[in-house]
Amino acid sequence: MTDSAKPTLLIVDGHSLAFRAFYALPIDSFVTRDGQHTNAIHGFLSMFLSLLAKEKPTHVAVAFDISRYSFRTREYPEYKGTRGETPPEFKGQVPLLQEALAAMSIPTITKEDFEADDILATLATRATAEGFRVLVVSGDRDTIQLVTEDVTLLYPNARGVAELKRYDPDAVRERYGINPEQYPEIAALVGETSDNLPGIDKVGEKTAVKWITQYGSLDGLWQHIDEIGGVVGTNLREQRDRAERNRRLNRLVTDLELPVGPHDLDRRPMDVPAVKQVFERLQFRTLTERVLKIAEAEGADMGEPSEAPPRTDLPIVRTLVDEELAKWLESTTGNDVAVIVDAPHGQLAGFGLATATETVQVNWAAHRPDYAALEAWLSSDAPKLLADTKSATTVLAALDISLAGVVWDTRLAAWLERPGAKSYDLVDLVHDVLGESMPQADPNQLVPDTEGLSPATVAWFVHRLVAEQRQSLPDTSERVLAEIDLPSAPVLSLMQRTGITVDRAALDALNSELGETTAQLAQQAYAEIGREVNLGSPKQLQEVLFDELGMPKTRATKTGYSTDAAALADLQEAHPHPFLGLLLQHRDATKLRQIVETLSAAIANDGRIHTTYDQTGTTTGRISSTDPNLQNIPVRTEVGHRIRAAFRAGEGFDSLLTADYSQIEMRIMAHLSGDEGLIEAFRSGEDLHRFVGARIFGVEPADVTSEMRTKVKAMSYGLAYGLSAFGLSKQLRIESAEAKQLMTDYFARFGAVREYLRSVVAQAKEDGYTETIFGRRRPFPDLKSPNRVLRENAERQALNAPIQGSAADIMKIAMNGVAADMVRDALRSRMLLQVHDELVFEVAPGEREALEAIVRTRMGGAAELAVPLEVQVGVGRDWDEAAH
DNA sequence: TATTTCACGTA
DNA sequence: CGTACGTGAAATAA
Repeated sequence: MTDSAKPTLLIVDGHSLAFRAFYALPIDSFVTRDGQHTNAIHGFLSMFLSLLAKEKPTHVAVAFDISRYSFRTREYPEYKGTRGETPPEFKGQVPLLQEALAAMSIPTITKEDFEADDILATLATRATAEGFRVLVVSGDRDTIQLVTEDVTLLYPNARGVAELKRYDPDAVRERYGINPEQYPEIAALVGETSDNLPGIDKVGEKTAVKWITQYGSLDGLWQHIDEIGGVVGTNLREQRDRAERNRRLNRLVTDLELPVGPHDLDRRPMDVPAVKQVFERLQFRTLTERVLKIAEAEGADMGEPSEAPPRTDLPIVRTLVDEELAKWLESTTGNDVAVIVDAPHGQLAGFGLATATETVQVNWAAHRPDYAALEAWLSSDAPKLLADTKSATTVLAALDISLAGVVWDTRLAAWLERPGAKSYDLVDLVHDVLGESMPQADPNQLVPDTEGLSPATVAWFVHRLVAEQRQSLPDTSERVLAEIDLPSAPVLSLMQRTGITVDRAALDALNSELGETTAQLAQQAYAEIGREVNLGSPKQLQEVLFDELGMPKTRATKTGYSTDAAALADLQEAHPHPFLGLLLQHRDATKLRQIVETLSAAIANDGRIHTTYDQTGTTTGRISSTDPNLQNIPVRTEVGHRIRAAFRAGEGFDSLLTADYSQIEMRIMAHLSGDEGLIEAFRSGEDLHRFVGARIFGVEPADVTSEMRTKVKAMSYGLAYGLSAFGLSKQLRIESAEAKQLMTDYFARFGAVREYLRSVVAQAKEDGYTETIFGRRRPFPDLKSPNRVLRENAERQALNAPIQGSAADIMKIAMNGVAADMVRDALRSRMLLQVHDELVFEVAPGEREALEAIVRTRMGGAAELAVPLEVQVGVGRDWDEAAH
């Protein structure tokens, strides 16, 4: 009998899976109108329906524990004793889940004095004997022992119940290095924290596997117990009873008396009216559609042909080539086409294309002659919907194919709608927005047996997702998408591909210098305290500072007391000790050394560093930079300058040109607040802090001392962050009374600024979001939180968001303009880096003036504010020299 | 081995 | 008791 001809029994540990779902899904997102939590039910049923659809079991059952007490707790009262109270939000969900299952005609099985896993074990054993193929779904590792050629375990991974890892005997061997039936012996030796079963001390998985492999079994091990050497050997002999007890407890019972046998569990038609009634009560929408679809497919009596669920059948994919493809592309004229650029490991493998009604697959065979029509279409204005424009652009650029006409990007749209969300990957968006799951071919085989969807089908999801996003995205965000973020994608892609030349030799020299410095500083520091410690370990430092040197306690952290630079500086004042200074210097040198090493390692074969810009990585609208982060290269210190000096103009280029906005955030504040004083400050052309200082301290600008200027500067910068008098006093190390006075004087002269900051928060509280000058929104649910810490954090974030966000918008608009002009004038110079308010360019021979003119025009003209946007430009052979 | 915490670099 | 990020080492969980 082949496997496919065998009946398939699906048995689920209901409690453990519902519990996993409870912790995997946000509790607040699944509540009915009358306050019933449903996240565990939703997660469980979603998983369960997928299994029904995918595995098509002929027989099904769900087992539940009756209580937390069983024969195991009688033998060992501490069993599972570490588990806390069941959360009340979970408790009420189990009966409802059982109701839903009953309506679906799914038998639920319980057995007094036993756990659900024992029921699973019994049914699996009997079913195997009766010729079934068995799928066991459980979140308890002990069920690994059930795995055989006929019994497969589906085990939820860390990410919850949406993905189940499939354990057949080979998968168990691969993961644990032992056969399934040996697993409980390993577990007995190692112990199981979650069940409160301690194992043999010092014995982990490695050791246990080694022993069991060597001696074949626990019994084999006991026969050779005296041959085991070392501490573990002693432990083993002394704690043998623990392992034997664990083994007794983790052996699942396979011969329970149950009211039903495998053959009684055959799938019965669902009770559709009951299903509708229960699901309605739970207020599930997409799940209702899914369950009814399955019910219908299984031939349940559907009753009245009620409102037809939306058609979500996967479309038929056509694979097109040459003429046919060209014709099809022609036929889409005027319609949006979703485009998936399928490029596993960065290598183009094909395209998926979809309109509202058709899906087309194009396979990319390297060097195949005729993709001309496709390439022409890609670079045309024909409207396209993408899931990740920047990545697609990057992949295609490697093959000299350009991408144009992009009118929507699901990732960017989702980010604009919900900045700060965990993921904007297509799979997650389809799940969150469409409420559907998109099977994906996972290289880690987290969802084995599922062929990934074809790119064409994925494109079809993109098309439908865009339709949904167009409904929900506010007009203002749609404008930001079209006018700022979509056009930025190709610009950033080009910057990533271009990279920046970095002098490896210079970095390596710096590295060894810093290496010597750190070694010397470490030795001196050790000498001061009379022993060697790991200076990079906050924990060890705490011992030295607070226990051995008896220093006063600093700011508390989650795990002890702070040893950060500010805390150490405070300590130095209160309790001077040479160790502190040496430690600070050592910190500094190691940090810089780490940066230098990271950068050096990031230099590619072309001698350049290619960062990756993340367009959706921030909540405010800024872009971020990773692998490596080139937006936090040191600059303030001497060594910082030397690091920047290693960033050079590349071969064939004259110099680097940097252009940065001066005080852009303060200018935005002047604009948004309309503060006459601040506006005048910027229009006067006077040094900002000097001007403001003169007003506040009532002196002539020329008489503003550097001390006064420092205070004013800190105050001004702090404003946009929601700085308090307390924070100001701490930063400036002045009395809080003086800080308070400073703020009072400041607002006396620049009152409109305070008024503006207040109004931003008030407006955000009303609207639920803030908006930048260009309409970029950021939601702030916490502004209404009863929790003061949360609320006040949200208030500071809210007053900062329009300022930081508007600056980000302006910079992106400028970049898009500069890039366009550089193309228009066919400059060979290139834009390399963006560091929030600064751009770095590589200047081609003879282009310095032309480039500077473009940069000044586009940056200075990116927005019409009440004050001018001042741009500072510098040129030099390296980044340090170019910074004026 | 994977995740969290701390510290610190930038705007 | 100042916003926005990313990274690496150590600590911790598993």
